[in-house]
Amino acid sequence: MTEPAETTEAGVIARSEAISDSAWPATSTVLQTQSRATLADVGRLAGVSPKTVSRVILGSTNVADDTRDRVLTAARSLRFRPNHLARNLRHGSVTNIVAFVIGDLKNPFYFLVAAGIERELARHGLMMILASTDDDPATEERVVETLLKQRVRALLMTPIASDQGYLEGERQLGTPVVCIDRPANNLIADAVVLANFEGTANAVRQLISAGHRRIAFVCSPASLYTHQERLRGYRHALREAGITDAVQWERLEEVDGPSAEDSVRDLLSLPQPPTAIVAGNNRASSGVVRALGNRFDTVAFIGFDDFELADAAGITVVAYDPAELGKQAARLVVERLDDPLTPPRQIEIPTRLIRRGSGEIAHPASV
Amino acid sequence: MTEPAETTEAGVIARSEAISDSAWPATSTVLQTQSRATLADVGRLAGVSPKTVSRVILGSTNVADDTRDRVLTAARSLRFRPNHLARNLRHGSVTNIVAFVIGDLKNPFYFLVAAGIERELARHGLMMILASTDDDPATEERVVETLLKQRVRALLMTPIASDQGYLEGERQLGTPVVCIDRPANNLIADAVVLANFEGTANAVRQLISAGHRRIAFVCSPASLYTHQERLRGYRHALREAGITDAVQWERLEEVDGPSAEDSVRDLLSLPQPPTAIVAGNNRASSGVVRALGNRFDTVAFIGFDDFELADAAGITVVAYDPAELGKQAARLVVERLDDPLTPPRQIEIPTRLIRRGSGEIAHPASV
DNA sequence: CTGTTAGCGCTTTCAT
DNA sequence: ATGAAAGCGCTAACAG
Repeated sequence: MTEPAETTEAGVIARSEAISDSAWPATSTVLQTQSRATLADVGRLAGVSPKTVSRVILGSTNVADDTRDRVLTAARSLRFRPNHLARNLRHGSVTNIVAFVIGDLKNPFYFLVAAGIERELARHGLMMILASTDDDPATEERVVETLLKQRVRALLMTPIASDQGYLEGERQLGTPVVCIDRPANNLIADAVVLANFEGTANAVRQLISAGHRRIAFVCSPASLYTHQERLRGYRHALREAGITDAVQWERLEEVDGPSAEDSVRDLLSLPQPPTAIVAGNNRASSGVVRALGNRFDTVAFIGFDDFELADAAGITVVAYDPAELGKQAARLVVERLDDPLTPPRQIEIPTRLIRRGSGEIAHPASV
Repeated sequence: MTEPAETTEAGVIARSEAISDSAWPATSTVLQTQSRATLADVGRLAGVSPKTVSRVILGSTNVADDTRDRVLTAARSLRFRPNHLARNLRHGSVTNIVAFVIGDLKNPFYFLVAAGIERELARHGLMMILASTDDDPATEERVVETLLKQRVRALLMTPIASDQGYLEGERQLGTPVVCIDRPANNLIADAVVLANFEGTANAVRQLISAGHRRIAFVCSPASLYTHQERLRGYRHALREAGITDAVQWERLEEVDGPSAEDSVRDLLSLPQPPTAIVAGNNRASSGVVRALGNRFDTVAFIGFDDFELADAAGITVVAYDPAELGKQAARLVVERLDDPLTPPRQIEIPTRLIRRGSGEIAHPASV
């Protein structure tokens, strides 16, 4: 064994091209202190064939008690650990890992969803990998491809790119794809989404019933499916109440645009400032809270997404159970693994308005 | 498979599952393999040996241009995807996956750490798996074992069980183990921890300099290493100032004990209530904020861990960069993979006091 | 109850 | 520049 040639980082990276890995471990090969024991090693020590060891490890009943004991002792002394790669290879190259591709590790929303997923998957002996796209559409395909190369059993994702068509081939090869929070584009896939439309519509209806008519909507980034839906709900409820001049109070920020905080300051300095605000997501809610500052008790506010301490601050929100989102998605994965043929399904998770005060502040003129 | 059938959308969906080649540009040479294409399949189609396909996929230069083209075309048409399980098996059964075992998916702290880890690992072509123990010591070994069976390249963890000795064998087999937030017990392992002691000590010193002497400490659960250290820092700073009767204001809750919120209510109803409070972690901070309610402007408060909207609420905190914790831990993993023999190292991440008002409220008597 | 044979998909000799 | 053979560690399928 002569040594796998100096592998500088540049060298390794330069060599990987074509279909192969875009990213291959740049760290040089590890010298193992002690090589790992195999079934054969254990068998040799215990004086039995590898297959018998396999039987013991797998818990087969067709093994004599004393044989089993000898094997187990040998296995322990050699620190034997079954090689799941080999096992899975033999079984047809599927792991029991389900990947969950999220947008941003810093958004607590995804964690709560992940918790729901993990719990449900665990019930079926599946394990979850988490990977993030950093909310970058260009990163999505690369991350997903890397995961698929690992032969994950299924793919859960919150799509961020404008096209998931690149997954069609993989789906037809039998890898379930389930989208979370927003549906896929150009791809037939199961999905779990929120009742976004109803959520904001109900929020706006609440504000209208408190006497408001100048109701603003703030969200960022606006291009996402969820925000489009929430915007639709907002507009629908306004139209429903005969309010047609609300466009001036819509603040739909793109990623690089002004923050929600700035938008709210801007809104409040208008000659006809809104008397109530609806935030499109938790990030926007933070911005609204910051911007309102001491006007917090006079401007009505309802946020989409619950968040830490919203209860203590008395903030009315459109809430839902993120863990339930994850649980349902995981359920779809399991069902799809069982039966790849049923037509794709879309599940909608309900939202509910939690009244804590900020959304019940009455319009000044109507008090 | 006789008729192409009419194509309502639903029709296509239902049928494309059953007849997988209907959606593909049907070059009649396509193998109707139910399963995935292998190197041999691609080679057969391209008229070369599996080894040549392998060379092309790996980006070897020793392949004629036209051969390469034929192979790549064949690979694409068969949706070939290299099987990393087999590749890794041949290479010695190591994946390029690093597992990160966290306590609780619902605690945003771990996400921020995970973001730091993922970014650093990605630079070295390594991928992160996240799995949680649900803060249950009994679950830890089971989760870790499952991950090790997947032959992860390295293990990052926030230990929760009282003993990680079960990992000693694995470590000797060459799997790096790096602990985050708290060191391992009965196991030689690298670790990245916070400057917990200095953190609370400085918080207490700040409160003392604002005139306080009745300073409470609230945390939960108390048994964790981090909280022990933070408690030590709290006590040290008090002793330093000659305050020796503070034990009555320590509230060290266990998991099943009263919540931080209840503890604070209890404290405030004492005949000699504390005039300042230090919270041991972000969960305790939430409880303190809730419990203080309208007394928020009169009782001084400093939290350990920054949290969303703490800035808007004017809450002074002992802060640090969770992503930096993760980054350093990932760095240790990579270094340890390169050189398994250097003695274990412990890195300490500094904390800093962010003054936002709540920690600068002066003692009533000293105004 | 236990062993032998074969092969999962890939890559490493070693040929040609 | 390309191929044949062997084997990574494991487990079905059959012996015995």
